Amino acid sequence: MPLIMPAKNNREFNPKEFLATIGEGRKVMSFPKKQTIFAQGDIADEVFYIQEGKVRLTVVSKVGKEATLGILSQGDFFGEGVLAGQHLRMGSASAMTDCELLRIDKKAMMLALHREHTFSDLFVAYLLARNIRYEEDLVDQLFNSSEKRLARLLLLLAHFGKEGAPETIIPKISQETLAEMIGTTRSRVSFFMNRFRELGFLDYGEGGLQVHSSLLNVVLHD
Amino acid sequence: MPLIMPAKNNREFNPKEFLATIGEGRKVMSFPKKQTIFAQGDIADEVFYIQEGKVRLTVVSKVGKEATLGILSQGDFFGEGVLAGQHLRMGSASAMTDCELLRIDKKAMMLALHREHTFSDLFVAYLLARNIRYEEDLVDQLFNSSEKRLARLLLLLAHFGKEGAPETIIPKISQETLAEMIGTTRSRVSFFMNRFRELGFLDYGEGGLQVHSSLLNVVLHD
DNA sequence: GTAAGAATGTTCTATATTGCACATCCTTTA
DNA sequence: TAAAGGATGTGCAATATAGAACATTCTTAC
Repeated sequence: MPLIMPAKNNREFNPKEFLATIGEGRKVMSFPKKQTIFAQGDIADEVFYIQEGKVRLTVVSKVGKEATLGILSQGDFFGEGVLAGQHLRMGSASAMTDCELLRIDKKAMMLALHREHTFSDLFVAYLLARNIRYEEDLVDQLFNSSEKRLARLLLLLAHFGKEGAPETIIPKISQETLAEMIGTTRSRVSFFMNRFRELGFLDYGEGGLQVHSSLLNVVLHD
Repeated sequence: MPLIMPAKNNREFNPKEFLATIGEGRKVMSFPKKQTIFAQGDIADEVFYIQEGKVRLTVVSKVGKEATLGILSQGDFFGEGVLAGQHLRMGSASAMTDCELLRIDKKAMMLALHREHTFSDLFVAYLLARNIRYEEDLVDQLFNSSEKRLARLLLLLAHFGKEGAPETIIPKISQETLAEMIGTTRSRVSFFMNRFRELGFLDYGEGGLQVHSSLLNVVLHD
C-alpha cells in the first residue's frame, strides 16, 4: 500500500557533468520493457539512476505475497541501499517500459558524493524528498481506509498538485499492481474503481484512465 | 503504525567539530519531559539534532486521529523537512524524556552540508538509514496483520538485532502509543500484549517490560 | 493516605477486509 | 480469426478490525 515513489526533486541533474567526475565507475545501460534489473536477494554493488523510462520496485514476503513499493521514473535513483551497507537487494526492480539507466558502482558513487559538492547536494535533496514521500505513505496507511488510499494513489499517479497538466491520463497499471501498492486485494480495487466511475470521478478513456479532480472529494472528505 | 525511527548510523558524530564550522546558526537547547518542541502547522526554519533524550514525532489527521511516526533518540535528526522546502511542520515533536537538543538554522545547515565533506557524508548516511527503515515499516504495513506488527515493534524497541543487550527492557510506552505506532486500537494492543504474555513471550517486570527472543516466532512464523 | 486521573483489561457489535470462485471481457499470438 | 491467457467485474462466506463501553488496576498530586 505504499505509493509511487518520486516526489522527485525538481532540479536539473545533468548526468554528463557527473559522469565526467566519475570515470570508470559508471555505465549507461538499456533494459527492454518487462526485463528484470535486479532481483530480491541478489548481491548489491551498484546504484541506478533513471535517465529514461519507468521502473517498478517490488518485494515478496515469506508467504509469497507481493508488494509494489514504488514506481520510479526519470530523475530517480534506486538501489541506493548499498550505500548504507545493504549487501543484498531487499527487493526487485524491473523495467515497466523500455529504460535507459545509469549504473554506478558503489565505490564510485561514494567517492563522488564525498568529492563533488553539487552532486552531494543533489543527492541529499533527493533523499529528503523521498523521505517525505515515505512518511506521507506511512501516514496514509495509518489513517486511511483502502478506499481512500486508492483514491490518493490515483491522484498521485495523475500528477495532481504538480504545475503540469491538471487532469492527466494514467498510463496503464493493472488493478493487481494498484492493489499491491495500497495493500489490499484486486477484487477490492475493482470494486472501488467502479464505484469511482459511477460517481463520475474516473473515465476509462482511450490510452488509459482519466482522473477527475472531483476524486479529491474522496480523500478530503471527513 | 509506522515504527520507531532510528536504524541510526553507527558512526560517531561529534557535534563539537560540527559546531565549530557553523558559528551563529546553532544553539544547544534543553527541553523537560513532555514539553512540545514544535507543533504541526508551525513555521519551520530549523533542524534538530538529539544529543540526549528521546523525542516522539506525531501527526494528527483531519478527523483528529493521532499517529506516532517515530521515537527518536541520541544521534537522530528531526525536522529535516525544512531542508527540502517544507515551510510548515507536517507533524509535532515532543520530549518523551528530558532532552538536550541542538537546534540548527536551515541556512546554517545547508551551508554546512555544502561545505563540510564529513558532515555531508554523515547526513547522507543518516538519510539512507532512515529511508531503509521507512521502507521496512511500509513493507510491514503491507504484509502483516496488526498482531505481527505489534510483535515486530516490540522487538525493535527491545533493540533486537543489535550487538548490545540481546533481551532488553523497554522503557515505558503506553499501549495508546503502541497502538498509534502500528495503526490499530488500544484495545487490540491490550489483547495481543496479554496473549504474548500468556505464551511466555513477554514479562511485565519492574521498570518496564521484558521482551523474549521467543517473540520472534510470531514475526517469523508463516 | 486518599482522591482524581490515567492506563489497562475485557467484552461486545457493527463494519471492513480478505480470499476465493467464477463469469466476462480484452489482447495477444499463432 | 480462433484459441489461450490475461485482466477485470461480481458475489459471498469466513475473518479481522474498529470503536465503544465499562470494570479494574496503577500513578500522581495533593
